Amino acid sequence: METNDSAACLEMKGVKPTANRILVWKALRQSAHPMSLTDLEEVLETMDKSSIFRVLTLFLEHDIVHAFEDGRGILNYEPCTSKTACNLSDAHIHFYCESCRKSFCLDDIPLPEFHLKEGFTIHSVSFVIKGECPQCRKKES
Amino acid sequence: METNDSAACLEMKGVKPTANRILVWKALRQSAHPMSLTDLEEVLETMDKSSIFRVLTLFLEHDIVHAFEDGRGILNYEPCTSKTACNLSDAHIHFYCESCRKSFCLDDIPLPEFHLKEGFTIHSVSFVIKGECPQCRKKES
DNA sequence: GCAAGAATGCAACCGGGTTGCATCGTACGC
DNA sequence: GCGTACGATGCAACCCGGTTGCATTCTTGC
Repeated sequence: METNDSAACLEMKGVKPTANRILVWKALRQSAHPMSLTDLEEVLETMDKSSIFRVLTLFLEHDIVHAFEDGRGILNYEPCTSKTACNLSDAHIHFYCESCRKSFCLDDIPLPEFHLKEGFTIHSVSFVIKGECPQCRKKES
Repeated sequence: METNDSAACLEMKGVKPTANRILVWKALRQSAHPMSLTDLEEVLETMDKSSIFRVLTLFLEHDIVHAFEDGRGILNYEPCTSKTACNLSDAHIHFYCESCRKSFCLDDIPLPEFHLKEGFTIHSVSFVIKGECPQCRKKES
């Protein structure tokens, strides 16, 4: 994941690859977990919160990342991949560890089936399971 | 739903039925939708936000109401009923209308099945479907 | 090299949620 | 009845994630 690759990747999605945007993109790619605005702020010390925010907003508009609320109502961002498709009927399951406060993208779990009453139009779906992740569980025992 | 009934109801759950607590309880019972702290603030003009907040917190502790995040990450409260059981494996599906910004408790829809990877402990589950409710949909067309 | 527009940093703001603290109300003992 | 002690309440201030206005700093095309 070199800078050149990142730049090319952003450009491909229709976004000018500025230094900051590449920083944000790399941070998201390199993280094992979806990141919140605050997480990114801590990692990208050189960047202002508002700049990160604007980059994320831009990325969202260009389907470069997608966002979801974690268990605390805080937005988390993660790069769009082939696995986590970013179309209108965008649907993910996420796991939020209440111990380490990290989110996990459970993209290998199929979205459960459900049926709505007549008349409801679905825009998006947000499934979050809260609990304790394997690592934290081990630590406690 | 007389005041006496409300008082008795609260007392049964181990909460002293003060005037304010009865007000909050009645407001929640009378509302067709789950209510946020702000919703309650607007309805209960005589009460301070912090008082409402503390009443809600107390109600949560006593399983009188339960709370969930709506589509915006804002907590919504609704009275516990036999339908929406308030046990540990508390699981609801909610619908959030992005047009009128109201939440709907879809307690007649069964919780979908899903299976987690080994090692994850589930504390609670939050399923929110965002979209447009029948009323808003009608208005638009 | 320069002007025009985009990107950025700073500071301030917003809104939901939360807390410290002083006051008020009430229930109980006397 | 009366005082006291404790819980409930209101007020104000704070926290934090998110958002915006504005001035400054790049870029980029010319």
